[in-house]
Formats: sequence, structure tokens, C-alpha cells
Amino acid sequence: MAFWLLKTEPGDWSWQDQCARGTAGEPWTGVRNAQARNHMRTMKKGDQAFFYHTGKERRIVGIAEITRGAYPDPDISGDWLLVDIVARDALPTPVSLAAIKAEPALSEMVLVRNPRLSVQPVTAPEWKKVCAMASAE
DNA sequence: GCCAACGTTGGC
DNA sequence: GCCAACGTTGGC
Repeated sequence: MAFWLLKTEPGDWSWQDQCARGTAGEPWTGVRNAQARNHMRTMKKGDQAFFYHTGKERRIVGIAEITRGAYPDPDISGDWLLVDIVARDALPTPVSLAAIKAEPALSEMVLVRNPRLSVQPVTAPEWKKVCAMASAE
């Protein structure tokens, strides 16, 4: 099982919106970046993903699960992909970008290195560390 | 195939 | 609202 981080502008699609969809898989739409698309291509059902709010919030707010691996986006011509996700758990304590940047163990996270990438891989140690930060404080 | 110009993203 | 970083586009 792999770990990911999905970024979204909460004004467009928020964790609350995702939760409102319940356990029905919801397509993760709008990815129009080749690198992000390439990551989506390798996503599998059962993978887990941090749900990150950009803009004013800039924090990881929840954990989502991939319920359907990559499939072609029917709404656009070309080589674009979708995956379906469900909201799984809200983080007891959201983990802010500032907290991630302040944590030396997370200095190599893609979120720190390349904050513009909208679909990011997360390593297992990074995942564990962020989860620990999310349950602490 | 290179690279300058341009548009977009997202943190600050 | 600004601007740095990055990706994409298009002329050559």
C-alpha cells in the first residue's frame, strides 16, 4: 500500500465536501499536470492519502482512501486520469505546513520541496511522522 | 530541440 | 496583492 498527499483549495473542494459524500467514492478531478498525473497512474485501491488544504489554511486535515485506481477522465480529451477517494478519518490535530517545515524529519517531503505539485507521494516514515504529529499536541 | 515568453500556483 | 518557482507554449 502506498501513501499520497492530495492538495485542494477548500473553496473549490474541501474536506467537509468530501465527508459529505460519505462512503461513496468521489472522483478526484481537475489534475492537469503531467507529474501529478503520473503519480495518479500508480495509485491503487486501498492506498491512503493525506488531504491538504491550500490557501489560507495550509494544513493537512484528514486521511482519505483510494477506492478506485486510475482510470481515464471522461470529461476531457487527452491523456488525463481520475481516481476515486473517500474521506476516512479527520486528523485529531490538523498538521500545518509551518509545523511540517519546522520538523527536521520532514525536510525532504515533496510538500516542502515542491509545494506546487498537486498529487504527491509520501514515504512511509513521513506518513508515520505526520500521523504522530496529528495525534499529539 | 532549444529557450524566451508567458501563465499559473500557492506561500508569504 | 506580490512574486518566486515551475510548467507550458510556440517561434526559431
